[in-house]
Amino acid sequence: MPRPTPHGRKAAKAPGFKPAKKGPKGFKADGAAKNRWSDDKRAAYGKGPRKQWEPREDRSSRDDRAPRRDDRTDRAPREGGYERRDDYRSDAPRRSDAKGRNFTAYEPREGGFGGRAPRNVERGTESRGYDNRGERPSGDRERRPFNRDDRSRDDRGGFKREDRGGFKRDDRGAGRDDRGFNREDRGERRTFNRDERPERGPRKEYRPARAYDAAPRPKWEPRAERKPWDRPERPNREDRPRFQRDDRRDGVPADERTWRDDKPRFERDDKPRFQRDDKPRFEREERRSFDRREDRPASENLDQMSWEATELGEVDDSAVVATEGFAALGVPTKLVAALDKQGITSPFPIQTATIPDAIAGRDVLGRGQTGSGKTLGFGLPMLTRIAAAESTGGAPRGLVLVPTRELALQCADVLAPLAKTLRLDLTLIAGGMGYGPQLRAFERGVDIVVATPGRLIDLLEQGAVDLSQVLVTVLDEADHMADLGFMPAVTTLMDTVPSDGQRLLFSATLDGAVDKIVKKYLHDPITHEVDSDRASVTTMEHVLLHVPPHEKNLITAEIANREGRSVLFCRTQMGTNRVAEQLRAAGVMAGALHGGLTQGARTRILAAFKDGSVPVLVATDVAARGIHVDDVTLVLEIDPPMNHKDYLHRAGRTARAGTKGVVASICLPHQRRSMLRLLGAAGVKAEQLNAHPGEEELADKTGARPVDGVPIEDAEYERIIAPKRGGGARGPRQGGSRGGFGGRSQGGGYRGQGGGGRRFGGDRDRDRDRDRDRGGRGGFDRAGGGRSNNSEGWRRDR
DNA sequence: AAAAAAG
Repeated sequence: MPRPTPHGRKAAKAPGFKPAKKGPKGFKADGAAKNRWSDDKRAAYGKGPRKQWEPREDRSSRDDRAPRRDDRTDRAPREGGYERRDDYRSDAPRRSDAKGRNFTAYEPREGGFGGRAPRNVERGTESRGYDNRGERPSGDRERRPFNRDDRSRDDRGGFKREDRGGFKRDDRGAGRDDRGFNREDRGERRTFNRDERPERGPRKEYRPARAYDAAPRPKWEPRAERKPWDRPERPNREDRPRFQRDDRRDGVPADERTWRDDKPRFERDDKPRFQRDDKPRFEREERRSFDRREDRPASENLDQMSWEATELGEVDDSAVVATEGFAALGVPTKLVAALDKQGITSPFPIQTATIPDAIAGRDVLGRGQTGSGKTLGFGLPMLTRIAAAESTGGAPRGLVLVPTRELALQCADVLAPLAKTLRLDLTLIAGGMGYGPQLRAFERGVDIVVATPGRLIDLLEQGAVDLSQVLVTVLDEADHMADLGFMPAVTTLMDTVPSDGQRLLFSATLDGAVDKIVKKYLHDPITHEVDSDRASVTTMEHVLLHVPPHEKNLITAEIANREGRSVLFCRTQMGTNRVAEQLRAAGVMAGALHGGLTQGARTRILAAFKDGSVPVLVATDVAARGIHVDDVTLVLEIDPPMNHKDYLHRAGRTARAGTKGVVASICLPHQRRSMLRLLGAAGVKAEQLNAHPGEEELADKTGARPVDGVPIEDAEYERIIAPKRGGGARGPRQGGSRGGFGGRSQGGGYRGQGGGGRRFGGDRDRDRDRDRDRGGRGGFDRAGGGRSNNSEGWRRDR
């Protein structure tokens, strides 16, 4: 059969078309047809007559060639009766997968694996040229015209085996195969002989991933074996100093104690250690912790902090003009004078909008951009109304609920002096602080409560609080309080306060989740939105930094090393610890703030940030909302926020009340799409920048400076963070470190068991500190077992 | 699946 001409080939495709007998041989470059020579002409040029094409001698029978590895004779023919691989291609077993797609199990390529399709082959032409198998086995099956490494299967998702850390094929020696089929049949990579192995570049030099520290990693050395006789001599049991509780409480840090009484604290007397008790174990534990809480002095053991209302002193309201500023909104002259004394004279838009309605007693939904003065927006009307109402003899009449302890502190600090001028008592109820003051406050009588939900419910269950007289309830950061994790607590409290009271909901972002609360608890609410909830703070500049992963740490450090105060946001507690440590190692004074620290540590680091001794705060979203620190000129998002609301709240830590600020977000390549979408949803027009360490552009935008790399010693940092005597935060001992910060450096990392393990003896509080430090939830968490603390909420949602 | 909120 003659070789098909181009025409003949094309023609054969069209159904029912008879190919021309003899087309031109081909076409010259100018388009002229190439004609075949007649036999005469061939003879004239010294060529013989044209030969007919003949099939090559069939050499495919086995006997004619050297045996190959995959010639298996010891195996029965496959189902279907074929023996040769070539045979089963056309009618190979078809399968359907779970989604109903059909595919052929596996088709080895004739050309081997190194081959490549010719460039000019179009998909869909009858013969693909690069293999001569003839018809495709299945017409509807898409087949890629290039050579795919069938092993990779990267279109299926998931990982390749090597990525999962499994064994590497090449480890097993070339050609070795003991699993029945050869590798190509299994869809695995072909093995190479030594000399046909593809060329590889020179071996890359290993570069350590350690970012900053130039000091060489200390070499591991085996610890000297300690024999019993090497141990320091221990005094006799009777001679050892016995620490009574009082000794422990003050002065002597756990690490400096020479000996610890090895009996557990609660069984110090002569009871046998493991006393049998007919009560089940958990009940015994319950009772013990209850005893402890009752007995415990406020500052004992826990790194707590205390709060006291600040006073403004006497204010003179004689000069207040009733038609100006706050007075015109209906705020009593006493309050106006008190505000004036603090330099607050003219109301912000959100305040102008909400105060009159709220004073009139309406339910208000208030939305104002971050840093726009929402606290006074609900605080002033609440105070006004309560001052005007008749006393209830000590039961609280105002309730402000906030999502974090810091925010509760801040809110109480703002409102307490104002309340004082109206002779109202305001108290702060929040977790992580002593029960004593809070219980006493309620005994004394309270007018206004600023609280985080958890502790307030705790006190409610103890019967210490009576919320039946509450006139005004405020939800600050309402959309956050409507979050899944908060919702149960919030509804509990909202159900407890009288249903005919006034409710005020405030946040910078209000959304769908709030609607549930609004529908259930608000009566005929009026909504005041002085701005859109999208980014509208004009003094805020947004920069999106595209950063290669290996430069992220250095860029973070350089930006943190800028002048002025910066807040850095991370996603996890551990992340903040790590970044803060890295920054200090690079010579930038930075501290971590997250909910896993003791309350004292949290308060101290925030105080250090506010007074400027620690200019860089690395925080989780605990600091994302509401926290006000003056002159924060940059917010850096080290990890992207969960959603656009979080972005706006984080960003709102800077550019507050009309000041300027930059919001920079680090964006790794894989975060681009989500980050851009998020910025779009936030309504942010961010400038994008390919950032690299040391580049001028980065410095222009963020003020980044190179780091000097001289590490800040832990001791130096701890000196700043250490509990100040007589300060607002009281620790269990003087000097040194104990709370959330000393634990790791002194405790030698994560030594020992998890917090839940040690039931008796030891210092439970210290255990918990360490647990908190490493971001885990210790064994004291109700949720227990390291489970997410809102896992119930998620489950309910499903 | 993080973080926050009670101990």
